[in-house]
Amino acid sequence: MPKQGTSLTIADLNGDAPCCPPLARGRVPAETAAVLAPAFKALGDPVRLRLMSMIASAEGGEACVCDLTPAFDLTGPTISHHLRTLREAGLVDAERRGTWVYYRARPGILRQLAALLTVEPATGP
Amino acid sequence: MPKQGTSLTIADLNGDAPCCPPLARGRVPAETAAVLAPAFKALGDPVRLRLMSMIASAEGGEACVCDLTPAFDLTGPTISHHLRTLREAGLVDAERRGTWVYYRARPGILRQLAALLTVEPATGP
DNA sequence: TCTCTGATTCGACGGTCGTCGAGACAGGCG
DNA sequence: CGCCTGTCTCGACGACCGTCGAATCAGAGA
Repeated sequence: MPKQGTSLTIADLNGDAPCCPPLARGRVPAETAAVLAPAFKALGDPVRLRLMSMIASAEGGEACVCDLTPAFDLTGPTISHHLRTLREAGLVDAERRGTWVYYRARPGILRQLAALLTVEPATGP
Repeated sequence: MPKQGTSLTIADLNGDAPCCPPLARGRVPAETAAVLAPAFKALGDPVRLRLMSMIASAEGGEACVCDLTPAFDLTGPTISHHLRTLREAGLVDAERRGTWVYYRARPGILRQLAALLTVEPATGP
């Protein structure tokens, strides 16, 4: 179960716990905002958004850095830096297998963020 | 209809056009990422996330700056700056009525962002 | 063991961000 | 009209961010 009492961390948002009712449903508490905002911030860069998409949509659910890097006009260290940002935001996991490192999306967090942004289909009855 | 050919802007994402298939469905093109990332970036600050929530969940669908400001330990200019950021990201609209200014959420963009983050309920068959 | 390749860390640079105080603008009211 | 209240703009400051090259680490293979 998630820890209680002390400060929340992004790691507690893995499952489908009802931590985050829709943003338009009621005020997001300051503590919750402090936990969620870094995830949106990590998504707030075009390069990271594309990286996230490439990882999440890769077949097998994972992508190798060696496949990610050549898709951008950026140096290896820069891509590595962006991947670290995504990892520290709790959006992806990394695993080394031999020479290569594979990144994998964390669907739980993505679901939480999507749920937070969910809006009723229409304002009608 | 949305303009075509030239560069896309956030204003073209108002309706429910299928501009944004889920992130995990396929690679987000660089152009799309450049348009969407600023919206996530705007949500990437705890103060703005709370402001967005307060506006979206306000009764009547709108919130007055005079009700927003006292909820934070920040000066008026700072709150105004954050509201401007949300406005320039296309997330809210502002309207002046007499002395007061009211902010209102734009559900279309919120829906697009939520759709982008949507993940299948499970990896099952 | 040595070397080679893939990935990360480190240090540095210019640019942007969040915050503030001071001042300007807008509208209501005496 | 003048004043007051609410909101925004402007300039400034320290902190953080995106990018790079150089150096370092981790494995694989000769």
